Amino acid sequence: MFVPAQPECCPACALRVGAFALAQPFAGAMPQTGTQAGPLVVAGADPSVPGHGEAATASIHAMHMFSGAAPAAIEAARSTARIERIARDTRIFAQGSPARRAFAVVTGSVRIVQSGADGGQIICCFAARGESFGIAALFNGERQSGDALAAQPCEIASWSQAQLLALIEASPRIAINLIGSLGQCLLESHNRVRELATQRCEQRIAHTLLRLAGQAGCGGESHRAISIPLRRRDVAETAGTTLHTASRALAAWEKCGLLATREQHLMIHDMPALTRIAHGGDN
Amino acid sequence: MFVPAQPECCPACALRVGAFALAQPFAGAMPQTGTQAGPLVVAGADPSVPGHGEAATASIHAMHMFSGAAPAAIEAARSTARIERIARDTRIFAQGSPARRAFAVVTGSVRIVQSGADGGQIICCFAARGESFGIAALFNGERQSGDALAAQPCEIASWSQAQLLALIEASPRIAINLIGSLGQCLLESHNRVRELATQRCEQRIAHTLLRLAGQAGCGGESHRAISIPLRRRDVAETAGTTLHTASRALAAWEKCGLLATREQHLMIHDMPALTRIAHGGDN
DNA sequence: CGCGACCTTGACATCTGTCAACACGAGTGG
DNA sequence: CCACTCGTGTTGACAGATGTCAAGGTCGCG
Repeated sequence: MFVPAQPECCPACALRVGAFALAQPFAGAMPQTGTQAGPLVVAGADPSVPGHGEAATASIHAMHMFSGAAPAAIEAARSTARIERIARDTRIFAQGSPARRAFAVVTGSVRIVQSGADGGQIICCFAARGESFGIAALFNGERQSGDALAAQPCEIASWSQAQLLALIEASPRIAINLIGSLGQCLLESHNRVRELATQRCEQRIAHTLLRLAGQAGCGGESHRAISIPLRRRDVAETAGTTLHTASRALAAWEKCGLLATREQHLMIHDMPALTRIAHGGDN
Repeated sequence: MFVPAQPECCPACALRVGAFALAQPFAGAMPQTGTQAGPLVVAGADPSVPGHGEAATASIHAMHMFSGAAPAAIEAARSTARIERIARDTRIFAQGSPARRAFAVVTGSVRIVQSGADGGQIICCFAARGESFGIAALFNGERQSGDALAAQPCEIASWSQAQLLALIEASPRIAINLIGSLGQCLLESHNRVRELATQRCEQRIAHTLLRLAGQAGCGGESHRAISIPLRRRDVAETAGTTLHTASRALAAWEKCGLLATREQHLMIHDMPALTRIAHGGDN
């Protein structure tokens, strides 16, 4: 079995603490109770609410899609953004609907769920704070490839397609950033395809957790908490397996102290061990 | 098992004869002998060869990434493009190498292969004529996520990152188009993930063939030839299974007249039946 | 108390990856 | 011409991972 030039063993495992999970000041590092009553305004309403909260608009310039963009463009983005508060499990857009707006997470996290005709479901990805989502379908006339659901109470910023085009016109750097994000997603997706095709369930689950820890984790080298609430079912649908298999693996790991879950919040206590499992260390 | 709002049963199965497989005049629709001696110039050489062949430069404006772009930008693209002839199985770029150029297929086809640290390999995607590749890594500082290999003798156009940025600056529409392509790839990749996670091998192989027939096929509604040479191994690595399982399925289908292969070129004789299999029709 | 959402655990069937062997054609060299 | 290797494709046998079925447990809530 020949292994060609392979500079980095596993890009997914290299915690991407840089680039995307920009060191934004993240107050509530420890998991909050995931069930707290979410605020009120629900997506889908027409009225734009520009200039919503100071904190919200302030963090727009920290979003990856605007990094390095012209100040005027950022200002325009800030003034034209529609910002909405979304309750947990609310649908932000639906699979199959035409893409009309570009979205970005101000606070909270969003999961993109794709359902097949046969009822099969997977989680395409999670969008954490500062990340954009729903972009891919906006530019190629396709329909949304999945439902976007608030994984927890969220603040979501969005722009119409026309607004986004104007922003790009004003600062092409925004398009470059979007391409970068899409490229990142694509890379992750290809990694997932490869894992699904060639690795065992346990390894894939471990990889899933490592990826999430890199994307939305806080903590150190060996201990990390994932700030997105995760049910067993979510882990399964992200790793491409069944609820049962995921539950078995997580329960086993929990039993040997490798990780812990509390109120759907997952804490990894031994990253190196998890990495070993992801790489098929113990089989 | 609940099936949420599901406007279109299976986006992958809707042959995308539009958008990407633009009706470019494709002379040799029928498979040529795949083993013919490929021309000479090999990628990686420094000397730019602008204004290479008339046919090549002429087809640049027909490429998806430039559709709708400003004429001046297209002209610039044409004059700055480096065009190379690549022999079959030659590597155009390597997994893990930093992305320095943007590529597009003038003639032929390219396969992007990702190898894992454990030796597991998958085919991320094929790029057929008119399609761009190697773009994703160019804008986010990542390294190439796979090897690009000529699936058959090719002419490949490419631009340096600086050139591409200049082109985008001149006509942001190019960036939009690239985002569109990436979005398409992402959508396909997500579909593959879902299929891998929830469907049987046979269904996935059928889906793989349908996708390829849509991307690089010629023929009618029920009969289609795939213009990319495909070994069993390629089918397997695209569908996320083993050579053996893929061979078994294809041999069985060949036996019942559903399809035929000749010299690594695959012809589907009964698209509806294949679609039925893809949807799990007969189990 | 019943109900729903979520999680755990056991038993079992089966898909499919793995191992092994063989066939065929093309090239290569003696 | 023959022997050999190499790449590709086919087929059979078998074991094991994992999906499926089934049952039950915990917690919060009305």
